[in-house]
Amino acid sequence: MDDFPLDIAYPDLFDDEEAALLSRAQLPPQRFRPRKRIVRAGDLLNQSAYLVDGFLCRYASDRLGRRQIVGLQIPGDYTDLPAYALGQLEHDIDSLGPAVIRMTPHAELDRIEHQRPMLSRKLWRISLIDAAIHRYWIFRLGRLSGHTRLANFFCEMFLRLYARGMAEPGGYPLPLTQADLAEIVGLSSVHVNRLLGGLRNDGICTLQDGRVEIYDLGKMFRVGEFTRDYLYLPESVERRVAALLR
Amino acid sequence: MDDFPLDIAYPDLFDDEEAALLSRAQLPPQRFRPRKRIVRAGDLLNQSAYLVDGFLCRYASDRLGRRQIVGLQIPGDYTDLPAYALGQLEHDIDSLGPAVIRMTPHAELDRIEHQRPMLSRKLWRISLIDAAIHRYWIFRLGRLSGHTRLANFFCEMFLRLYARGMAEPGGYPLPLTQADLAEIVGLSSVHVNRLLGGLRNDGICTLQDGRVEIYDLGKMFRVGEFTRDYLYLPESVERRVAALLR
DNA sequence: CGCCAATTTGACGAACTTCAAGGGTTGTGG
DNA sequence: CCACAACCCTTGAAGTTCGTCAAATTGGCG
Repeated sequence: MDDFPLDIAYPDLFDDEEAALLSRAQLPPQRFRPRKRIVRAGDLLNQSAYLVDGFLCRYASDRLGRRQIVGLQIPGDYTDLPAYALGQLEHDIDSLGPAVIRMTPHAELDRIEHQRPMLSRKLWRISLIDAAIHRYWIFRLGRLSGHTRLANFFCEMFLRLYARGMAEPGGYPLPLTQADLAEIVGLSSVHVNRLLGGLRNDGICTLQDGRVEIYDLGKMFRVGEFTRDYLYLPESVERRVAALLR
Repeated sequence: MDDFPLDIAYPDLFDDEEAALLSRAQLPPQRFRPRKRIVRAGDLLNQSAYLVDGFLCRYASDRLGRRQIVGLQIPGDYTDLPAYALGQLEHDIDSLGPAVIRMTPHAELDRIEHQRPMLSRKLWRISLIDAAIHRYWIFRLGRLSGHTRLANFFCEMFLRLYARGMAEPGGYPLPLTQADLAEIVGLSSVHVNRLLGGLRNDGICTLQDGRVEIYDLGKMFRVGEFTRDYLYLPESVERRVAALLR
Protein backbone atom coordinates (compact mmCIF):
# COMPACT_ATOMS: atom_id res chain seq x y z
CA MET A 1 0.00 0.00 0.00
CA ASP A 2 2.90 2.31 0.73
CA ASP A 3 6.58 2.07 1.47
CA PHE A 4 6.56 2.76 5.16
CA PRO A 5 7.90 0.17 7.51
CA LEU A 6 4.79 -0.27 9.61
CA ASP A 7 1.23 0.04 8.51
CA ILE A 8 -0.34 -1.52 11.58
CA ALA A 9 1.95 -2.57 14.38
CA TYR A 10 0.03 -4.92 16.63
CA PRO A 11 0.08 -8.27 14.81
CA ASP A 12 -0.82 -10.12 18.01
CA LEU A 13 -3.73 -7.85 18.74
CA PHE A 14 -5.51 -7.29 15.43
CA ASP A 15 -6.51 -9.97 12.96
CA ASP A 16 -6.03 -9.33 9.25
CA GLU A 17 -9.51 -8.03 8.71
CA GLU A 18 -9.25 -5.56 11.58
CA ALA A 19 -5.85 -4.39 10.41
CA ALA A 20 -7.25 -3.78 6.95
CA LEU A 21 -10.18 -1.88 8.41
CA LEU A 22 -7.90 0.34 10.45
CA SER A 23 -5.47 0.84 7.61
CA ARG A 24 -8.23 1.90 5.21
CA ALA A 25 -9.50 4.44 7.71
CA GLN A 26 -6.16 6.22 7.75
CA LEU A 27 -5.48 9.34 5.72
CA PRO A 28 -2.33 9.55 3.57
CA PRO A 29 0.97 9.86 5.43
CA GLN A 30 2.15 13.26 6.59
CA ARG A 31 5.82 14.01 7.11
CA PHE A 32 7.14 16.20 9.89
CA ARG A 33 10.57 17.70 10.32
CA PRO A 34 12.52 17.12 13.54
CA ARG A 35 11.34 19.02 16.60
CA LYS A 36 8.08 20.27 15.19
CA ARG A 37 4.86 20.67 17.12
CA ILE A 38 2.42 17.90 16.20
CA VAL A 39 -0.35 18.65 18.69
CA ARG A 40 -0.78 21.72 20.83
CA ALA A 41 -2.39 21.49 24.26
CA GLY A 42 -6.01 22.56 24.15
CA ASP A 43 -6.48 22.32 20.37
CA LEU A 44 -9.75 20.70 19.41
CA LEU A 45 -8.99 17.40 17.74
CA ASN A 46 -11.21 15.46 15.39
CA GLN A 47 -8.63 12.94 14.30
CA SER A 48 -6.02 10.74 15.93
CA ALA A 49 -2.48 9.95 14.87
CA TYR A 50 -0.88 6.64 14.05
CA LEU A 51 2.91 7.00 14.12
CA VAL A 52 4.32 5.24 11.06
CA ASP A 53 7.93 6.26 11.53
CA GLY A 54 9.99 8.35 13.90
CA PHE A 55 9.64 9.28 17.56
CA LEU A 56 7.30 11.70 19.32
CA CYS A 57 7.37 13.09 22.83
CA ARG A 58 4.56 14.36 25.03
CA TYR A 59 5.51 17.06 27.47
CA ALA A 60 4.29 19.69 29.88
CA SER A 61 6.14 22.77 31.06
CA ASP A 62 6.39 24.40 34.46
CA ARG A 63 6.08 28.09 35.19
CA LEU A 64 9.68 28.76 34.17
CA GLY A 65 9.21 26.93 30.89
CA ARG A 66 11.26 23.92 31.91
CA ARG A 67 9.83 20.87 30.20
CA GLN A 68 9.02 17.47 31.57
CA ILE A 69 8.56 14.79 28.96
CA VAL A 70 5.66 12.64 30.15
CA GLY A 71 5.63 10.07 27.38
CA LEU A 72 7.51 8.83 24.36
CA GLN A 73 5.92 7.28 21.28
CA ILE A 74 7.71 4.93 18.94
CA PRO A 75 6.91 3.78 15.39
CA GLY A 76 3.72 1.78 15.35
CA ASP A 77 2.12 3.56 18.30
CA TYR A 78 -1.40 4.93 18.20
CA THR A 79 -0.26 8.16 19.75
CA ASP A 80 -3.47 9.97 20.07
CA LEU A 81 -6.15 7.68 21.35
CA PRO A 82 -6.63 9.96 24.36
CA ALA A 83 -7.76 12.60 21.92
CA TYR A 84 -10.54 10.36 20.63
CA ALA A 85 -12.67 10.30 23.72
CA LEU A 86 -11.42 13.55 25.22
CA GLY A 87 -11.53 15.79 22.14
CA GLN A 88 -8.39 17.60 23.20
CA LEU A 89 -5.12 17.08 25.03
CA GLU A 90 -3.72 18.84 28.06
CA HIS A 91 -0.12 18.51 26.87
CA ASP A 92 1.93 19.20 23.76
CA ILE A 93 3.35 16.64 21.36
CA ASP A 94 6.53 17.23 19.34
CA SER A 95 8.46 15.16 16.86
CA LEU A 96 11.98 14.23 17.96
CA GLY A 97 13.66 13.19 14.74
CA PRO A 98 11.77 13.35 11.44
CA ALA A 99 8.40 11.62 11.73
CA VAL A 100 5.71 10.17 9.52
CA ILE A 101 2.14 10.10 10.73
CA ARG A 102 -1.18 8.86 9.41
CA MET A 103 -4.27 10.47 10.81
CA THR A 104 -7.53 8.64 11.40
CA PRO A 105 -10.61 10.87 11.53
CA HIS A 106 -12.66 10.27 14.63
CA ALA A 107 -15.71 9.84 12.43
CA GLU A 108 -14.00 6.79 10.94
CA LEU A 109 -13.31 5.42 14.40
CA ASP A 110 -16.98 5.90 15.24
CA ARG A 111 -17.94 3.95 12.15
CA ILE A 112 -15.51 1.17 13.00
CA GLU A 113 -16.76 1.03 16.54
CA HIS A 114 -20.29 0.62 15.25
CA GLN A 115 -19.26 -2.07 12.80
CA ARG A 116 -16.91 -3.98 15.07
CA PRO A 117 -17.26 -3.30 18.78
CA MET A 118 -14.40 -5.70 19.52
CA LEU A 119 -12.02 -3.51 17.58
CA SER A 120 -12.85 -0.51 19.66
CA ARG A 121 -12.26 -2.63 22.76
CA LYS A 122 -8.80 -3.42 21.44
CA LEU A 123 -8.05 0.24 20.95
CA TRP A 124 -9.17 0.78 24.52
CA ARG A 125 -6.72 -1.92 25.52
CA ILE A 126 -3.90 -0.07 23.80
CA SER A 127 -4.69 3.10 25.68
CA LEU A 128 -4.77 1.14 28.95
CA ILE A 129 -1.29 -0.20 28.28
CA ASP A 130 -0.19 3.37 27.68
CA ALA A 131 -1.60 4.18 31.10
CA ALA A 132 0.35 1.30 32.62
CA ILE A 133 3.49 2.75 31.07
CA HIS A 134 2.64 6.10 32.62
CA ARG A 135 2.34 4.45 36.01
CA TYR A 136 5.74 2.88 35.58
CA TRP A 137 7.23 6.26 34.75
CA ILE A 138 5.79 7.53 38.03
CA PHE A 139 7.45 4.64 39.83
CA ARG A 140 10.73 5.28 38.05
CA LEU A 141 10.78 8.97 38.91
CA GLY A 142 9.60 8.49 42.46
CA ARG A 143 11.68 5.59 43.67
CA LEU A 144 14.75 5.00 41.52
CA SER A 145 18.10 6.78 41.89
CA GLY A 146 19.55 8.62 38.93
CA HIS A 147 21.87 5.78 37.96
CA THR A 148 19.14 3.16 38.10
CA ARG A 149 16.58 5.47 36.56
CA LEU A 150 18.60 5.98 33.41
CA ALA A 151 19.35 2.30 32.93
CA ASN A 152 15.72 1.48 33.65
CA PHE A 153 14.51 3.86 30.98
CA PHE A 154 16.90 2.37 28.44
CA CYS A 155 15.47 -1.05 29.31
CA GLU A 156 11.94 0.07 28.60
CA MET A 157 12.84 1.56 25.28
CA PHE A 158 14.79 -1.55 24.37
CA LEU A 159 11.81 -3.80 24.96
CA ARG A 160 9.23 -1.56 23.35
CA LEU A 161 11.36 -1.28 20.23
CA TYR A 162 12.33 -4.94 20.32
CA ALA A 163 8.65 -5.86 20.25
CA ARG A 164 8.39 -3.96 16.96
CA GLY A 165 11.54 -5.51 15.52
CA MET A 166 13.47 -2.27 15.88
CA ALA A 167 16.01 -3.20 18.54
CA GLU A 168 18.81 -5.72 18.74
CA PRO A 169 20.64 -6.88 21.85
CA GLY A 170 23.52 -4.66 20.74
CA GLY A 171 21.56 -1.44 20.53
CA TYR A 172 18.68 0.53 19.08
CA PRO A 173 17.81 3.95 17.67
CA LEU A 174 16.77 6.62 20.16
CA PRO A 175 16.90 10.13 18.72
CA LEU A 176 17.38 12.00 21.98
CA THR A 177 19.92 14.54 23.15
CA GLN A 178 21.17 14.45 26.70
CA ALA A 179 18.96 17.44 27.39
CA ASP A 180 15.91 15.48 26.15
CA LEU A 181 16.91 12.57 28.31
CA ALA A 182 17.14 14.90 31.29
CA GLU A 183 13.58 16.04 30.60
CA ILE A 184 12.47 12.41 30.63
CA VAL A 185 14.18 11.23 33.81
CA GLY A 186 13.58 14.43 35.76
CA LEU A 187 17.23 15.39 36.23
CA SER A 188 19.44 18.23 35.03
CA SER A 189 21.26 17.71 31.76
CA VAL A 190 24.60 18.16 33.51
CA HIS A 191 23.83 15.37 35.90
CA VAL A 192 22.55 13.14 33.11
CA ASN A 193 25.83 13.71 31.34
CA ARG A 194 27.76 12.45 34.36
CA LEU A 195 25.44 9.50 34.86
CA LEU A 196 25.83 8.50 31.22
CA GLY A 197 29.57 8.60 31.74
CA GLY A 198 29.10 6.25 34.65
CA LEU A 199 27.07 3.78 32.60
CA ARG A 200 29.73 3.91 29.91
CA ASN A 201 32.57 3.32 32.37
CA ASP A 202 30.65 0.45 33.91
CA GLY A 203 30.50 -1.19 30.51
CA ILE A 204 26.71 -1.05 30.35
CA CYS A 205 25.63 1.23 27.53
CA THR A 206 25.98 4.62 25.90
CA LEU A 207 23.77 7.09 24.07
CA GLN A 208 25.46 8.67 21.07
CA ASP A 209 24.24 10.14 17.83
CA GLY A 210 20.66 9.17 18.51
CA ARG A 211 21.46 5.53 19.25
CA VAL A 212 21.73 3.48 22.40
CA GLU A 213 24.69 1.12 22.19
CA ILE A 214 24.32 -1.77 24.60
CA TYR A 215 27.52 -3.36 25.89
CA ASP A 216 25.95 -5.70 28.43
CA LEU A 217 22.20 -6.26 28.16
CA GLY A 218 21.92 -8.37 31.30
CA LYS A 219 23.83 -5.85 33.35
CA MET A 220 21.65 -3.05 32.01
CA PHE A 221 18.51 -4.84 33.16
CA ARG A 222 20.03 -5.65 36.53
CA VAL A 223 21.31 -2.16 37.20
CA GLY A 224 18.00 -0.75 35.98
CA GLU A 225 16.07 -3.03 38.35
CA PHE A 226 13.72 -3.46 35.45
CA THR A 227 10.49 -5.45 35.49
CA ARG A 228 8.55 -5.79 32.30
CA ASP A 229 5.10 -6.92 33.41
CA TYR A 230 3.64 -3.47 32.83
CA LEU A 231 4.34 -3.64 29.10
CA TYR A 232 1.85 -6.48 28.62
CA LEU A 233 4.02 -7.90 25.86
CA PRO A 234 2.32 -10.31 23.45
CA GLU A 235 3.05 -13.94 24.29
CA SER A 236 5.29 -14.42 21.26
CA VAL A 237 7.45 -11.45 22.17
CA GLU A 238 7.47 -12.40 25.84
CA ARG A 239 8.97 -15.78 25.00
CA ARG A 240 11.77 -14.31 22.93
CA VAL A 241 12.50 -11.69 25.57
CA ALA A 242 12.60 -14.27 28.34
CA ALA A 243 15.18 -16.25 26.36
CA LEU A 244 17.22 -13.13 25.70
CA LEU A 245 17.37 -12.11 29.35
CA ARG A 246 17.88 -15.53 30.85
CA MET B 1 -31.23 1.52 46.94
CA ASP B 2 -28.65 1.63 49.70
CA ASP B 3 -27.30 4.09 52.21
CA PHE B 4 -23.96 4.85 50.68
CA PRO B 5 -23.14 8.41 49.76
CA LEU B 6 -22.47 7.81 46.09
CA ASP B 7 -24.02 5.28 43.85
CA ILE B 8 -22.78 6.69 40.56
CA ALA B 9 -20.53 9.70 40.71
CA TYR B 10 -20.42 11.26 37.28
CA PRO B 11 -23.69 13.21 37.02
CA ASP B 12 -22.35 15.27 34.14
CA LEU B 13 -21.22 12.23 32.23
CA PHE B 14 -24.02 9.69 32.56
CA ASP B 15 -27.70 10.33 32.01
CA ASP B 16 -30.24 8.79 34.37
CA GLU B 17 -30.81 5.73 32.26
CA GLU B 18 -27.10 4.98 31.97
CA ALA B 19 -26.59 5.51 35.67
CA ALA B 20 -29.40 3.08 36.40
CA LEU B 21 -27.92 0.55 34.00
CA LEU B 22 -24.52 0.78 35.66
CA SER B 23 -25.97 0.70 39.12
CA ARG B 24 -28.01 -2.43 38.40
CA ALA B 25 -24.92 -4.17 37.07
CA GLN B 26 -23.11 -3.73 40.36
CA LEU B 27 -22.92 -6.46 42.96
CA PRO B 28 -23.78 -5.68 46.59
CA PRO B 29 -21.31 -3.49 48.46
CA GLN B 30 -18.25 -5.07 50.04
CA ARG B 31 -16.55 -3.50 53.02
CA PHE B 32 -12.79 -3.48 53.51
CA ARG B 33 -10.82 -2.64 56.62
CA PRO B 34 -8.07 -0.02 56.47
CA ARG B 35 -4.85 -1.03 54.73
CA LYS B 36 -6.12 -4.23 53.18
CA ARG B 37 -5.11 -5.58 49.83
CA ILE B 38 -7.93 -5.09 47.32
CA VAL B 39 -6.17 -6.29 44.17
CA ARG B 40 -2.91 -8.13 43.89
CA ALA B 41 -0.64 -7.62 40.87
CA GLY B 42 -1.03 -10.42 38.37
CA ASP B 43 -4.32 -11.80 39.71
CA LEU B 44 -6.76 -12.67 36.96
CA LEU B 45 -9.71 -10.30 37.22
CA ASN B 46 -13.19 -10.85 35.89
CA GLN B 47 -14.80 -7.91 37.62
CA SER B 48 -14.02 -4.25 38.17
CA ALA B 49 -14.46 -2.13 41.24
CA TYR B 50 -16.51 0.99 41.77
CA LEU B 51 -15.35 2.80 44.90
CA VAL B 52 -18.42 3.81 46.88
CA ASP B 53 -16.64 5.14 49.94
CA GLY B 54 -13.09 5.46 51.19
CA PHE B 55 -9.74 5.87 49.51
CA LEU B 56 -7.56 3.37 47.63
CA CYS B 57 -3.96 3.57 46.52
CA ARG B 58 -2.19 1.86 43.65
CA TYR B 59 1.48 1.15 44.21
CA ALA B 60 4.55 -0.67 42.98
CA SER B 61 7.61 -1.62 45.00
CA ASP B 62 11.29 -1.55 44.17
CA ARG B 63 13.79 -4.31 44.87
CA LEU B 64 14.17 -3.24 48.50
CA GLY B 65 10.43 -3.25 49.03
CA ARG B 66 10.12 0.52 49.16
CA ARG B 67 6.78 1.50 47.74
CA GLN B 68 5.85 4.16 45.25
CA ILE B 69 2.19 5.05 45.16
CA VAL B 70 1.30 5.56 41.50
CA GLY B 71 -2.33 6.54 41.89
CA LEU B 72 -4.99 7.45 44.41
CA GLN B 73 -8.69 6.70 44.05
CA ILE B 74 -11.41 8.65 45.78
CA PRO B 75 -15.07 7.87 46.42
CA GLY B 76 -16.96 7.65 43.17
CA ASP B 77 -14.01 6.47 41.09
CA TYR B 78 -14.21 3.50 38.80
CA THR B 79 -10.94 2.16 40.09
CA ASP B 80 -10.49 -0.83 37.98
CA LEU B 81 -11.32 -0.06 34.41
CA PRO B 82 -7.79 -1.02 33.40
CA ALA B 83 -8.61 -4.51 34.57
CA TYR B 84 -11.53 -4.73 32.17
CA ALA B 85 -9.57 -4.71 28.94
CA LEU B 86 -6.31 -6.04 30.39
CA GLY B 87 -7.64 -8.90 32.54
CA GLN B 88 -5.04 -8.22 35.20
CA LEU B 89 -3.05 -5.41 36.77
CA GLU B 90 0.69 -4.96 37.08
CA HIS B 91 0.41 -3.18 40.44
CA ASP B 92 -1.24 -3.73 43.81
CA ILE B 93 -4.21 -1.82 45.19
CA ASP B 94 -4.76 -1.28 48.93
CA SER B 95 -7.41 0.48 50.93
CA LEU B 96 -6.17 3.46 52.93
CA GLY B 97 -8.93 4.03 55.45
CA PRO B 98 -11.96 1.74 55.54
CA ALA B 99 -13.46 1.37 52.08
CA VAL B 100 -16.69 0.24 50.45
CA ILE B 101 -16.60 -1.20 46.99
CA ARG B 102 -19.14 -2.49 44.51
CA MET B 103 -17.90 -4.91 41.92
CA THR B 104 -19.19 -5.04 38.37
CA PRO B 105 -18.63 -8.37 36.61
CA HIS B 106 -16.93 -7.93 33.25
CA ALA B 107 -19.69 -10.00 31.70
CA GLU B 108 -22.13 -7.28 32.74
CA LEU B 109 -19.91 -4.63 31.16
CA ASP B 110 -19.87 -6.66 27.97
CA ARG B 111 -23.64 -6.77 28.01
CA ILE B 112 -23.86 -3.05 28.60
CA GLU B 113 -21.39 -2.35 25.84
CA HIS B 114 -23.52 -4.38 23.47
CA GLN B 115 -26.69 -2.63 24.55
CA ARG B 116 -25.27 0.88 24.69
CA PRO B 117 -22.01 1.48 22.88
CA MET B 118 -22.01 5.11 23.99
CA LEU B 119 -21.81 4.03 27.59
CA SER B 120 -18.70 2.03 26.98
CA ARG B 121 -17.21 5.05 25.24
CA LYS B 122 -17.86 7.05 28.37
CA LEU B 123 -16.09 4.48 30.49
CA TRP B 124 -13.18 4.72 28.09
CA ARG B 125 -13.24 8.45 28.63
CA ILE B 126 -12.97 7.95 32.37
CA SER B 127 -9.91 5.76 31.95
CA LEU B 128 -8.35 8.36 29.65
CA ILE B 129 -8.78 11.03 32.29
CA ASP B 130 -7.07 8.67 34.72
CA ALA B 131 -4.20 8.48 32.25
CA ALA B 132 -4.06 12.29 32.09
CA ILE B 133 -3.78 12.31 35.87
CA HIS B 134 -0.93 9.83 35.62
CA ARG B 135 0.85 12.11 33.20
CA TYR B 136 0.49 14.99 35.60
CA TRP B 137 1.98 12.91 38.37
CA ILE B 138 4.98 12.32 36.10
CA PHE B 139 5.28 16.05 35.58
CA ARG B 140 4.96 16.70 39.31
CA LEU B 141 7.65 14.20 40.21
CA GLY B 142 10.00 15.17 37.42
CA ARG B 143 9.91 18.94 37.53
CA LEU B 144 8.59 20.29 40.82
CA SER B 145 10.66 20.84 43.97
CA GLY B 146 9.59 19.16 47.18
CA HIS B 147 7.86 22.23 48.52
CA THR B 148 5.91 22.85 45.32
CA ARG B 149 5.29 19.16 44.80
CA LEU B 150 3.48 18.76 48.10
CA ALA B 151 1.31 21.83 47.65
CA ASN B 152 0.57 20.75 44.09
CA PHE B 153 -0.60 17.35 45.21
CA PHE B 154 -2.89 18.89 47.82
CA CYS B 155 -4.36 21.05 45.05
CA GLU B 156 -5.17 18.04 42.92
CA MET B 157 -6.86 16.22 45.75
CA PHE B 158 -8.79 19.33 46.66
CA LEU B 159 -10.23 19.68 43.17
CA ARG B 160 -10.96 16.00 42.65
CA LEU B 161 -12.82 15.84 45.94
CA TYR B 162 -14.49 19.20 45.39
CA ALA B 163 -15.91 17.90 42.13
CA ARG B 164 -17.61 15.17 44.15
CA GLY B 165 -18.86 17.52 46.83
CA MET B 166 -16.36 16.20 49.34
CA ALA B 167 -14.10 19.21 49.82
CA GLU B 168 -14.62 22.72 51.10
CA PRO B 169 -12.29 25.69 50.72
CA GLY B 170 -11.30 25.15 54.33
CA GLY B 171 -10.21 21.54 53.96
CA TYR B 172 -11.02 17.97 53.02
CA PRO B 173 -10.54 14.38 54.18
CA LEU B 174 -7.33 12.65 53.09
CA PRO B 175 -6.60 9.52 55.11
CA LEU B 176 -2.82 9.48 54.61
CA THR B 177 0.07 9.30 57.03
CA GLN B 178 3.21 11.29 56.32
CA ALA B 179 4.82 8.05 55.24
CA ASP B 180 2.05 7.49 52.69
CA LEU B 181 2.47 11.02 51.45
CA ALA B 182 6.19 10.39 51.04
CA GLU B 183 5.40 7.37 48.87
CA ILE B 184 3.20 9.57 46.70
CA VAL B 185 5.54 12.51 46.17
CA GLY B 186 8.70 10.42 45.88
CA LEU B 187 10.46 11.78 48.96
CA SER B 188 11.52 10.35 52.31
CA SER B 189 9.04 10.60 55.15
CA VAL B 190 11.50 12.64 57.19
CA HIS B 191 11.78 15.19 54.44
CA VAL B 192 8.03 15.26 53.93
CA ASN B 193 7.68 15.98 57.62
CA ARG B 194 9.92 19.02 57.31
CA LEU B 195 8.19 20.24 54.17
CA LEU B 196 4.80 19.92 55.85
CA GLY B 197 6.17 22.02 58.67
CA GLY B 198 7.16 24.61 56.07
CA LEU B 199 3.69 24.71 54.55
CA ARG B 200 2.21 25.09 58.02
CA ASN B 201 4.58 27.93 58.95
CA ASP B 202 3.84 29.66 55.66
CA GLY B 203 0.16 29.63 56.58
CA ILE B 204 -0.81 27.46 53.63
CA CYS B 205 -2.14 24.14 54.89
CA THR B 206 -1.55 21.13 57.13
CA LEU B 207 -2.23 17.42 57.07
CA GLN B 208 -3.43 16.06 60.39
CA ASP B 209 -5.55 13.16 61.45
CA GLY B 210 -6.38 12.21 57.90
CA ARG B 211 -7.53 15.69 56.94
CA VAL B 212 -6.01 18.52 54.95
CA GLU B 213 -6.75 21.85 56.61
CA ILE B 214 -6.44 24.71 54.16
CA TYR B 215 -5.48 28.09 55.60
CA ASP B 216 -5.07 29.94 52.31
CA LEU B 217 -6.47 28.27 49.22
CA GLY B 218 -5.15 30.82 46.76
CA LYS B 219 -1.65 30.64 48.23
CA MET B 220 -1.76 26.85 48.06
CA PHE B 221 -2.55 26.95 44.36
CA ARG B 222 0.11 29.57 43.72
CA VAL B 223 2.85 27.80 45.65
CA GLY B 224 1.81 24.50 44.06
CA GLU B 225 2.03 26.06 40.58
CA PHE B 226 -1.12 24.10 39.90
CA THR B 227 -2.92 23.93 36.57
CA ARG B 228 -6.15 22.02 36.39
CA ASP B 229 -6.68 21.45 32.68
CA TYR B 230 -5.67 17.79 32.99
CA LEU B 231 -8.60 16.99 35.27
CA TYR B 232 -11.12 17.66 32.48
CA LEU B 233 -13.59 18.95 35.03
CA PRO B 234 -17.24 19.03 33.96
CA GLU B 235 -18.33 22.49 32.89
CA SER B 236 -20.52 22.99 35.94
CA VAL B 237 -17.66 22.20 38.31
CA GLU B 238 -15.21 24.23 36.28
CA ARG B 239 -17.37 27.32 36.70
CA ARG B 240 -17.56 26.96 40.45
CA VAL B 241 -13.83 26.29 40.71
CA ALA B 242 -12.96 29.30 38.59
CA ALA B 243 -15.00 31.50 40.90
CA LEU B 244 -13.37 29.97 43.95
CA LEU B 245 -9.84 30.57 42.69
CA ARG B 246 -10.36 34.00 41.20
C1' DC C 1 0.54 2.24 82.90
C1' DG C 2 2.72 0.34 78.81
C1' DC C 3 2.61 -0.41 74.04
C1' DC C 4 2.42 0.96 69.38
C1' DA C 5 2.21 3.87 65.53
C1' DA C 6 2.97 8.39 63.85
C1' DT C 7 5.33 12.63 64.14
C1' DT C 8 9.24 15.52 65.13
C1' DT C 9 14.09 16.91 65.52
C1' DG C 10 19.27 16.74 64.96
C1' DA C 11 23.38 15.59 62.60
C1' DC C 12 25.76 14.08 58.75
C1' DG C 13 26.54 12.59 54.16
C1' DA C 14 25.03 11.66 49.44
C1' DA C 15 22.64 13.04 45.38
C1' DC C 16 21.66 16.50 42.60
C1' DT C 17 21.49 21.52 40.71
C1' DT C 18 23.37 25.62 39.18
C1' DC C 19 26.74 28.52 37.22
C1' DA C 20 30.46 28.79 34.39
C1' DA C 21 33.72 27.71 30.98
C1' DG C 22 35.85 25.01 27.37
C1' DG C 23 35.82 21.91 23.39
C1' DG C 24 33.97 19.29 19.52
C1' DT C 25 31.09 19.04 15.47
C1' DT C 26 28.19 20.70 11.88
C1' DG C 27 26.30 23.83 8.87
C1' DT C 28 26.37 28.33 6.67
C1' DG C 29 27.79 32.43 4.61
C1' DG C 30 31.56 35.47 3.25
C1' DC D 1 38.57 27.81 2.07
C1' DC D 2 37.98 30.00 6.26
C1' DA D 3 35.27 32.35 9.81
C1' DC D 4 31.54 32.09 12.53
C1' DA D 5 27.41 30.62 14.76
C1' DA D 6 24.70 27.12 16.77
C1' DC D 7 24.26 23.14 19.17
C1' DC D 8 25.71 19.50 21.89
C1' DC D 9 28.75 17.34 25.05
C1' DT D 10 32.04 17.63 28.85
C1' DT D 11 34.19 19.15 33.11
C1' DG D 12 34.96 21.88 37.45
C1' DA D 13 33.50 24.12 41.60
C1' DA D 14 30.22 25.54 44.92
C1' DG D 15 25.88 25.32 46.93
C1' DT D 16 21.18 23.25 47.80
C1' DT D 17 18.04 19.67 48.31
C1' DC D 18 17.16 15.54 50.03
C1' DG D 19 18.18 10.84 52.30
C1' DT D 20 19.69 8.11 56.12
C1' DC D 21 20.48 7.07 60.77
C1' DA D 22 19.24 7.79 65.25
C1' DA D 23 16.74 9.38 69.06
C1' DA D 24 13.10 11.83 71.32
C1' DT D 25 8.22 13.08 71.56
C1' DT D 26 3.37 12.70 71.06
C1' DG D 27 -1.03 10.62 71.25
C1' DG D 28 -4.26 6.94 71.09
C1' DC D 29 -5.75 2.55 73.13
C1' DG D 30 -5.93 -1.80 75.59
